[in-house]
Amino acid sequence: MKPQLLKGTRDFLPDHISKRKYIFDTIETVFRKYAFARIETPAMEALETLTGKYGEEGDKLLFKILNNGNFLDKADASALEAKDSQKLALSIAKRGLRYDLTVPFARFVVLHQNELVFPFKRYQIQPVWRADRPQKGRYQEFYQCDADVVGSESLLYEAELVSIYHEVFAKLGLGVEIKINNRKVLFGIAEAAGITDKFVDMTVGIDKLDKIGEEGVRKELAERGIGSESVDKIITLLAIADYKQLREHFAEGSEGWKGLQEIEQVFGFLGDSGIKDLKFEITLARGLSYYTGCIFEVAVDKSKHPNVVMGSIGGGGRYDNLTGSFGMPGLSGVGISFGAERIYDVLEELNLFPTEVLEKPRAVFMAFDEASLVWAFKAAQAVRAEGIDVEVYPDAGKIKKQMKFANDKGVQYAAIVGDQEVANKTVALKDLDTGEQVSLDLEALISKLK
RNA sequence: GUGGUUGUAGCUCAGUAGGUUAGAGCGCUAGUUUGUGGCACUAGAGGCCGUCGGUUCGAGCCCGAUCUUCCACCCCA
Repeated sequence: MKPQLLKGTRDFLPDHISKRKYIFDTIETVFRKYAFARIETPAMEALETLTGKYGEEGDKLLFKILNNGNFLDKADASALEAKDSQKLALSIAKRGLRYDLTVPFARFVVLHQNELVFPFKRYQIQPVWRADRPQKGRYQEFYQCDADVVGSESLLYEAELVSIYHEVFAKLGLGVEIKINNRKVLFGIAEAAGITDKFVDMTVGIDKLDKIGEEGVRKELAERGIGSESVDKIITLLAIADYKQLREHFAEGSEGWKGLQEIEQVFGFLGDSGIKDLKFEITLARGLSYYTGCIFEVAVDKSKHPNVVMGSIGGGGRYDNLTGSFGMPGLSGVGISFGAERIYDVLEELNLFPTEVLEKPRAVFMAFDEASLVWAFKAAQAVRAEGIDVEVYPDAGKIKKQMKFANDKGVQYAAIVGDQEVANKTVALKDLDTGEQVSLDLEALISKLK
């Protein structure tokens, strides 16, 4: 049997884990600062819980878990006969791996509604799975870091979430653009163009503006059956970068007008808070069909990091009725998600990880002979008792080999023990960076390594 | 899911028109140095050339399938 990694999955080596931990810790610290509480949910959910929440495309990307036992016994015979995989799946798989953290959270809220205090703020850092075709920055198993609030329609939360995005990326030293739009504004555009029936087609089309340009969008919209007059109207409205100007094109009290009100309120809360990376982006649409109000997306700021090629590294928005399908209508929520893997890839590419994130033991203890090894272990235990991380090389003997071990592991100090050290109850501490070596008793050793 | 691309030593990659024992750099092991890593020098180990099948006297090289990588579309973190 040849060892293999499944498509779109990765192993994490110790250094990789240290760097990921740095990202997770940074995000978590900010989440907690805004009073979000951590929860966890199972990797698998009832397939029923997951299907139909992410649109048709999303359903195709769900990993399904084959039922245990003699599943063929209960399989849909006609679907099997007709080779209808889609239909057959329902009868042989009742569970699936979660596709994101938001839908399981909605299920969680409904299930535990009597134990929660609303508005409920939770964060969750767990892996999700998608049967997507892998690419750079796109995996089949990846971690999401989500913060959501349910049980309030206040736009204060939109402002908080924007602040969280801002603070996390500032801490990570990564220049980003936080884009904000509102589904109601998009609906207003559809209304103004008289194509509310083609709302979804319109959003998919205009989302590509910066990628395929105005002509490309015109073509795309036409192909989706939107008349040329409507297309002209849409293009005209998209050209208005300032949301305050855009309001003149919407009737007072209309959906689009309300959407602009909401955006204005979010900017109002943030005021002079110094968040310069928030930008109204009228073409931002986002695919997930459950969003109803403000929507967010975070991308690497190309003006600060021109060579980075990476899709969005975060996204989110407001959903007015997520829990509705679980029998709890009228509960509004808003949330954001960080794409930890993509953030990792970008930080790595830009060399933005501080060197101290790599967690190394302070010293490796090594001995020339068996008797010295006993003293080396004893000394190491004394140092460990002070809360200092150290390693003891397990075999006495060739110091060259042991030094190389310490060097390869990236450890700064070698604590060497031989006859003389045992006799004097000292260790010879060598700094592998500078090459300097001193003889220290335990007390001096501890204060040096602390 | 559609189209394309990639796979040779632990890693990064050469491999000329199909022709004997498949190469390099880095890394690894040992020694030069029996109380000292990094640097240098010397020697050595390590490859069913992604997998399965086909064409051929003969395949790393040609053909097919499959898996994987990356790219575009779709969608997305």
